[in-house]
Amino acid sequence: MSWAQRPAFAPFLVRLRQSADFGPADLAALSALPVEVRPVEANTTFIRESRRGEHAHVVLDGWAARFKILENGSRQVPALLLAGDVCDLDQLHLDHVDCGVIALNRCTVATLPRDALLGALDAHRGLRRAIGRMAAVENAIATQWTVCLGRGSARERLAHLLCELLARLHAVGAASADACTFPLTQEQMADVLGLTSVHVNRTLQGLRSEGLIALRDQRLTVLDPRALRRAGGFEGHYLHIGPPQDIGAARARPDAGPLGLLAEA
Amino acid sequence: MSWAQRPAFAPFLVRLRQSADFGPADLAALSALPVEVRPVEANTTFIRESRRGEHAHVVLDGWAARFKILENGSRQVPALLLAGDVCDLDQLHLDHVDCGVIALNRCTVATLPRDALLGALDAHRGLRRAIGRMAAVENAIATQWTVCLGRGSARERLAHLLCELLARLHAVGAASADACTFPLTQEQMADVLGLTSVHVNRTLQGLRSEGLIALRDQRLTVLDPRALRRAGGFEGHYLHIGPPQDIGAARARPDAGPLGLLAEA
DNA sequence: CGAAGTGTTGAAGGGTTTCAAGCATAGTGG
DNA sequence: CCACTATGCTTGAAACCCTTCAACACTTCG
Repeated sequence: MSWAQRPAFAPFLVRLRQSADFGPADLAALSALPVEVRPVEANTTFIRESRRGEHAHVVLDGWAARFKILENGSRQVPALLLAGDVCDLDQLHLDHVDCGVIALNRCTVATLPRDALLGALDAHRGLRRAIGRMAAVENAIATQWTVCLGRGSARERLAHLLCELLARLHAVGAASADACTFPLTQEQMADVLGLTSVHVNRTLQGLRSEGLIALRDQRLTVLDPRALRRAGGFEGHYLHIGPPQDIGAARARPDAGPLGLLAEA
Repeated sequence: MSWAQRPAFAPFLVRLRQSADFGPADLAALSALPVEVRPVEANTTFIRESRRGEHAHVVLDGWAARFKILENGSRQVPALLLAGDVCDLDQLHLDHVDCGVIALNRCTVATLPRDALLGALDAHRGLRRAIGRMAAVENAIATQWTVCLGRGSARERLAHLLCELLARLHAVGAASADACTFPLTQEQMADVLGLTSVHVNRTLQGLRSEGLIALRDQRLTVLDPRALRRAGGFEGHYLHIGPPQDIGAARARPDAGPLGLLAEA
């Protein structure tokens, strides 16, 4: 069955279709691959570090995180993986990787045989372009995180992160314009932001008390988008979110993007 | 003329040959591209941000840096580009980028027409694999930098950076095992490490006074490799430097890598 | 009920920044 | 040859952001 008819694949297809080269033949080639879809429980490390994988993994639903653990026991999360994200694009080209991937809440993950995917990429230019574009966007996000970590205060990093996550979720139809599920614990946020969980707590309270956000029971609501964007120095064009996609059976979306966050692009 | 006969291209070929799939046909395809080689003066921004480039740029000699400037005027360098590095791999797939690239000293840069390169990539699987591998390695380096910025002290970040740069230079035959040219000013190091130049100065003096390194007149010498590696928590496998390559007419190199830094892999 | 995980708060300490000043070197033009 | 300037390196003192350590509240779950 074509992936276009399977709602679970919608976020991934939205991402692929952001490439103008991705056409029906590419979709058919993808649909022909032997894919497995399986649930992954929260707090499960489903890709271990330094083992060359036989499969490529795509997050279809839920949140996952790439992570690296240092000698002293501290952790750093260099990437958060949301619906539509491929977990191990780099493993296609490298023998080993030094990041694991852990599910942060209950996820749905699709697995594709590595070699079959590589074969499809070799055979289909549009698919290649689309995946290449996804890798490039991932790179752009990583670059932005580097900038935030290097030059941002705790408040700036946190505000920026919230803006980015909401924009990414909204772009694939996994969130409304101003709210989303938010499964991260404060400690996990700390591992993303290069902070301690204590300081994340205090910084969050700052944003809350100023009326920028509401965050409780795993749900984030942005109350003052403009102010939050300003607090984080967020400009969303690095996410390379194209014009609104037709997401499955979703209604047409006339809005300019989440929070108008991308309006300045 | 085949690039294999042009010494200036040696570092780039070393990188490409780290992919097992890169063969003679791929080399020939590359050599057939209309390439221009030109010098770039120090402190010249030769790739501007947010302009879609018509060309891909390869650093053949010298040092360059990707950079991003924030509203408040501070700068962050998310990547240093050394001999053999491609400056704008992501621009192949994206319409615009938000990083500029500046030459840190006098560089030699090769420019390739974007579309011609894309065409060659489409036509030659081995070339595609080799470039894909380079992009993946670049990603791995960016991930490591994120970890350093997020969880490392100034001393750890600095020591790690020095280890990495020497390893990368040595891998392409651009440095001996324990010393290299080092054109970065302390302010530029600060922009890489997410610190102030003042603190870079003090941290450098720490490493110097403990006998780990010597750094003056744009030349870095590592005096105590083991200690420097330990200070930075450096383990070089993320650089994915393969077995010693035959670098042009260079002699066989029986050593295990710079400083034995990769010995533990 | 006890245990584990998460969120919250307070106080003390430290790593880094900020601001300021001084020194050295190289290049420039009179 | 000598101001003069620009750039980069060095040093000191104060201020600040964030960490560390500790304790406690709340919820969930076996």
